[in-house]
Amino acid sequence: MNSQQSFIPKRERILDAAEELFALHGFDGVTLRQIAKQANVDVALASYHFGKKRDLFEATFLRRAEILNDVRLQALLAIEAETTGNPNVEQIIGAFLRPIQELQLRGDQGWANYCALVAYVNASSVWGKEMMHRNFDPLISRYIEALHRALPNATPEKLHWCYQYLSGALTLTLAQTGRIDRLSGGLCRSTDAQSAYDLMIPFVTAGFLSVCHE
Amino acid sequence: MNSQQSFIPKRERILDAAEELFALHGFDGVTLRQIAKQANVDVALASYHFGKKRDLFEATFLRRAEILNDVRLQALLAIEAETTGNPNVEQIIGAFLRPIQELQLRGDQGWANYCALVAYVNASSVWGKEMMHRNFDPLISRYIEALHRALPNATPEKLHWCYQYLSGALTLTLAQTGRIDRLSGGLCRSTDAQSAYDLMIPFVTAGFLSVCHE
DNA sequence: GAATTATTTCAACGAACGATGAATTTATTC
DNA sequence: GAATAAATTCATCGTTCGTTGAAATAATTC
Repeated sequence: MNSQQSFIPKRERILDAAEELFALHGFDGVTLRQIAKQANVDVALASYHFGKKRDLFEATFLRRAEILNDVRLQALLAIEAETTGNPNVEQIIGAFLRPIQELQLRGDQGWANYCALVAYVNASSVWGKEMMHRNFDPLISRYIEALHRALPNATPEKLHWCYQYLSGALTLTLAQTGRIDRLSGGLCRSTDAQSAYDLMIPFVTAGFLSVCHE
Repeated sequence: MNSQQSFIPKRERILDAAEELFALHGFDGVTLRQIAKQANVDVALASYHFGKKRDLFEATFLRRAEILNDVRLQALLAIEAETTGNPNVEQIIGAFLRPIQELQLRGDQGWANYCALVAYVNASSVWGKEMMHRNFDPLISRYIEALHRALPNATPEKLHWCYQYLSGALTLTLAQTGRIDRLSGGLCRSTDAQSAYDLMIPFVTAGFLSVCHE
């Protein structure tokens, strides 16, 4: 091959296809044959590289989790460094959400699919909570601690409930299901990450302040 | 039979089983045989009563949708009747959420399963938005109009985005996935509808006011 | 209470599923 | 460039899936 850059090895193509299809239809709504077909490889290759179907799903979830955690951690450390004393609520919420907004604004379909996949796992009842816990809760706990420093009078219970509302609002936005397009009659678009996060940040910030002000 | 009250016909038992299992595992994560087994009926009976698997799913979704719409409509009409002029944001949000809180506080497992089913459909990418649109959007539009009267300076775009954040927060609460239990180390419980909605109402109200205040 | 209709079970179909071992091709090592 | 290892394909296994037609049972009608 003459171009190293544009060649995507089959192992990665399987992950890309799995990412998109799992995000769209869920774990049980996708067959290994559909994934293989979309990736233009044989069915058996998925098993060769990843083992069981469940293992392929976890590998897909893991691939970008570390990157996502990292940009979010850097965002938190950045506002903590550039602020004398503790960052305020809006700064912390912004640090939490802006990295995701930037990923979606980039227009990278892979990241868009991954965001929808995270939304699916977060909303999943059975084994979703364990995957979220293992991969994201350590970082989330750091954010909640930061919020606690910004809202010292808040109880941990209130903080966790408020985070759940934030998480829910974020999840529906990540999923980009097209619901808001339909409800608003085309006025708003699920894919409009600019508006979605520009409005979500003040919305959530006001919610935290209102519930936890004292 | 001596007690008409406690006898549940097989058709209803199928819907009950489908409700619970579809909510837990999604449309593709459940087989008709699992549903039939849980309902203690033969597999073929589900097809006899409801036709295709997809039709059974829609019947399950439809069964309680009308009731839910009705209590929510009555709640909106009630606050509009007992308020001179327009109800404020908190009253409207309360009317939207309190009926669901009451359903969950009742401890009825059937309604709990149905709430989780609605959460699943709302988060579902492919055909979820059409089901939500057909069954719930007419009522939701009435609520958004009421919010517009309470926030006359808000743009429709902002109102719809704020509703999406509300919808996301609500969806995650309806699903009762146990995520908050895990994240908070047992401090909060997904099933605690009292706290969930008592805090969600001021949180969301403050969000609307902050984004749409002018 | 016979006839008719509605409900429920039984048995089975073809299709698609995840998975695996053997064969084949490609890449790497020495 | 032969030997070895990795990657990929092929063929196929046993299982389970949704669905259906026929048979059996229960309920309703007249």
